[in-house]
Amino acid sequence: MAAEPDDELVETLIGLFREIDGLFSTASRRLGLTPQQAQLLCFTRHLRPSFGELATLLHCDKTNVTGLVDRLQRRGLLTRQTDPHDRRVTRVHLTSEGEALTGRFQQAIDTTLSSRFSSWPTAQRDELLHLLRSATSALRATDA
Amino acid sequence: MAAEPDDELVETLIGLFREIDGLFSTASRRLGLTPQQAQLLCFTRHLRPSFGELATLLHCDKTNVTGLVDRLQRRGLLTRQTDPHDRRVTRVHLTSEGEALTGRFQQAIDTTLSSRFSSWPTAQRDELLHLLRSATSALRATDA
DNA sequence: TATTGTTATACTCTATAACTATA
DNA sequence: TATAGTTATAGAGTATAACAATA
Repeated sequence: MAAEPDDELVETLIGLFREIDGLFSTASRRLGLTPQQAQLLCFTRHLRPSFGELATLLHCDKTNVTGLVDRLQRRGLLTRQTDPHDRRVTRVHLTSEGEALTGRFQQAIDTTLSSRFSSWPTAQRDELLHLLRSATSALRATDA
Repeated sequence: MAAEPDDELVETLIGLFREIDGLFSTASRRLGLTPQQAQLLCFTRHLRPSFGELATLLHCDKTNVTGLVDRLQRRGLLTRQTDPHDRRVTRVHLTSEGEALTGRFQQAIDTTLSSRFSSWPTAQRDELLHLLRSATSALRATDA
């Protein structure tokens, strides 16, 4: 019945996950987006990802990406462009409208986070940032 | 064009979120569960939550909980029980089969995390755990 | 032949509105 | 009157399998 050494870490990560999930859900809903749509837009902001790359980034099947892009394109937030180097691949570009909306989403998240951590001293925020970076790359290790 | 002080923190949190999301997706899929089902089961393991409590925990509408519970109950993983103190509320109990499956899910997550963090010295893990706890409660603050 | 994106299909998740039973 | 859960509905997310175009 004794707890494994990392049990607490697991539960804490799950709790953190749920909080961030709630954060993303409300922020996207306010902009008329689903969380998945908002995240696709974020990944497309400083990249011109292919459908396959988006599927990898979003941890979903490539067939989903078609539908996600369809709905965002229908709203004029992004466009499809065939890659000239390999005409099989299609790349996604944000329109200026999509760029603006994505910016508003990221700003909303940023503002909320800033207010949540406003009472934290700078040293502690830096410490958290450093550990989160390390933890994220540790998790990314091998996608077993 | 200058970055806000917390921009890096935001991006790092998003990255962490995506990694945990991928972790949960693959772990649940291997057990024939959706991530939402797996998380509902986890919340029910050491609680006997009502439908409203589950909706709050899962950050979703209460109408979703009905469907989620329906499908899990159909598979014999949990049961509904009317609360004797207030016959309007229904509480969810795991069956022994549901308990076992939930244990397998949590074990899978735990194992993966342990292997990902195996190279971390104990002191660093403790530091991470401590900061994650603080960060989670900071995020939970007011659900603006 | 292999890969990229698409379509068809089936199921799950999601929120809104209207409803029933209980308090 | 208010609250807990349900139902009906409509739309979105999800994976599998079969397909077209390109490499």
